Amino acid sequence: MAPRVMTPALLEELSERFKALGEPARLQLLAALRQGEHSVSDLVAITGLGQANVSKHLQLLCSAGFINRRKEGTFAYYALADSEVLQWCDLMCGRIEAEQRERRAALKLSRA
Amino acid sequence: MAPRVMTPALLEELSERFKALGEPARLQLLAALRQGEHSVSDLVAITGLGQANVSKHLQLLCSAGFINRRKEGTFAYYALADSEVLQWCDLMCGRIEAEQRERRAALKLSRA
DNA sequence: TCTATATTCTACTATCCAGTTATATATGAC
DNA sequence: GTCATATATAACTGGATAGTAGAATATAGA
Repeated sequence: MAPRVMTPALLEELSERFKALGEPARLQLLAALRQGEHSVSDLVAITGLGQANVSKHLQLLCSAGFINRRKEGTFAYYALADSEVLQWCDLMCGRIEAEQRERRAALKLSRA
Repeated sequence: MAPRVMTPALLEELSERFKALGEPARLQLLAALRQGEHSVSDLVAITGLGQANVSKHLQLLCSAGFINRRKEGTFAYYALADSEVLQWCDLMCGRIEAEQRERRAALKLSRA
């Protein structure tokens, strides 16, 4: 956000990126790519999602700049563009765990 | 994501947080709160969004843990829970700008 | 008390999108 | 060329949600 002007266009671009991460299926795909490059059919097998569905999600992640595509024969291999997005997921998971700890602590206090 | 098991429940929680950021109106509200605490009607004036709409978005951001609520008289004051979320927006804006630079550079090369 | 104001809640509409199915495209093997 | 496989695309459906309008709630002040 920063010392920068948030134009409607920038807000739209920004929200589009976060929206790309706001879907369990896409996070699952990113998690699968943590270990490295995978073909679409690999990812279908790993995630258990439908093939067309996976293909659509991968395209969305690709256009959001989180993953890259490499074509080889009839196969399409996708890989993380960089590790930044995984770091965000880790940080966000940390927030979630912290909140759960707080909730548990509050619960104990109220019972004491 | 991390060396952690991504259970369906965690994926759901995680996506919910990112989804909360995947909406221009909510990013606008967060940007407005960068300067500090604001009442609902302040935020309505700043953003130009409808009052009920702002109220709903604030509640969503609150339950996602990004902002806190303080009641005083008939007013409700909202403030950022911490600065982490703004840092993410900054980082994400950085990615967007980098991609735009790349696109422009690629365009120039293709014309040369 | 009554009135005005700030906020939240409820009900509704329109839009968006995840998931599915079926089809199309592309590449390699024969 | 035909056939099989991998991926992408198109069309459709159901469910979620942004936005709005109006009612309900709560608080402060006269």
